[in-house]
Amino acid sequence: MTLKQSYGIGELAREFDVTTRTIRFYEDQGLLTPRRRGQTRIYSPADRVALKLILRGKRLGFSLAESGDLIRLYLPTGDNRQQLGALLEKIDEKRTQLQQQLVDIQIMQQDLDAAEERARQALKELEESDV
Amino acid sequence: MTLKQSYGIGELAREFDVTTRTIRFYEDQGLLTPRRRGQTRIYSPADRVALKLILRGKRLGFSLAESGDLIRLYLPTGDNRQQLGALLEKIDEKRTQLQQQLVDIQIMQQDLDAAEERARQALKELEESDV
DNA sequence: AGGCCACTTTACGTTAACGTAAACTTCCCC
DNA sequence: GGGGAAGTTTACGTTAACGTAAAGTGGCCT
Repeated sequence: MTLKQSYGIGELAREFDVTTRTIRFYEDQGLLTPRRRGQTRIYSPADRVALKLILRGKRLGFSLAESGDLIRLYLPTGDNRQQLGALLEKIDEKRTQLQQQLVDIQIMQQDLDAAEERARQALKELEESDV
Repeated sequence: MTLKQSYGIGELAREFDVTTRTIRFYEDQGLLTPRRRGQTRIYSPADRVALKLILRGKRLGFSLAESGDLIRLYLPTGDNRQQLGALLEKIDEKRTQLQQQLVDIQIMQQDLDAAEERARQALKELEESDV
């Protein structure tokens, strides 16, 4: 077998370390669309991918609405030409945002390097002063 | 003159495109510590740097508390040895987090590339179909 | 049958990060 | 000296993203 076909809510919750409440909330927001077996939710691989996108987005400070955009970029639905144009624009927006975040991260890393250097220097001076 | 010595609240607000309410709120949270001329707040270059760190942090999804950590890493205060140890640990934490974000960004960029490719392909097929 | 999960719905509560409005001082300008 | 413009305090309001509690359903085990 190549990949699981469906997932339970608890299963996904455990895998991604979120609560079931969270997963149901995402559905409420229209980000997940599980089918039902009776009353119970059954999640498809596409739902799993969507959840992954949401959580990755969260780590980068994206709102759920923004992650919703990403999901719709990644998992296409019924599209016509105009929507495709808008799509390409959105893709470009996100790309710009990611570029800015890359720059932000690089600067922060440099800041951390500098901060560590100063901390190590301060430690060293402390040790030398009370031999 | 090399650099401005002090800034007004409106001045900073305009420069960084935030409201004065936001700036006062950050002070409330202990992230900024302007001095006063009479009742009016006067911001130092260090405050300006702190504000910059906060906003950069926001773009990366950091909470104000986390940005507060970063500020304390970058703008040291009265330190003793134990605090330096904790400092180095925190620096390492942040570094790990940034690494994860880098990976997240790279994956998202690939996702965007793939989404764009599919969108262009779909457009192309549409155009070819109604010549 | 009783009990224990895992699941469900409904609904009120909570926290972070500000927005917004009201009422006040200070300074500058004409 | 009247009126902006920019600053201040105080305080209540708002939105996003869930947490938490209550009460019920369905399966499975012994």
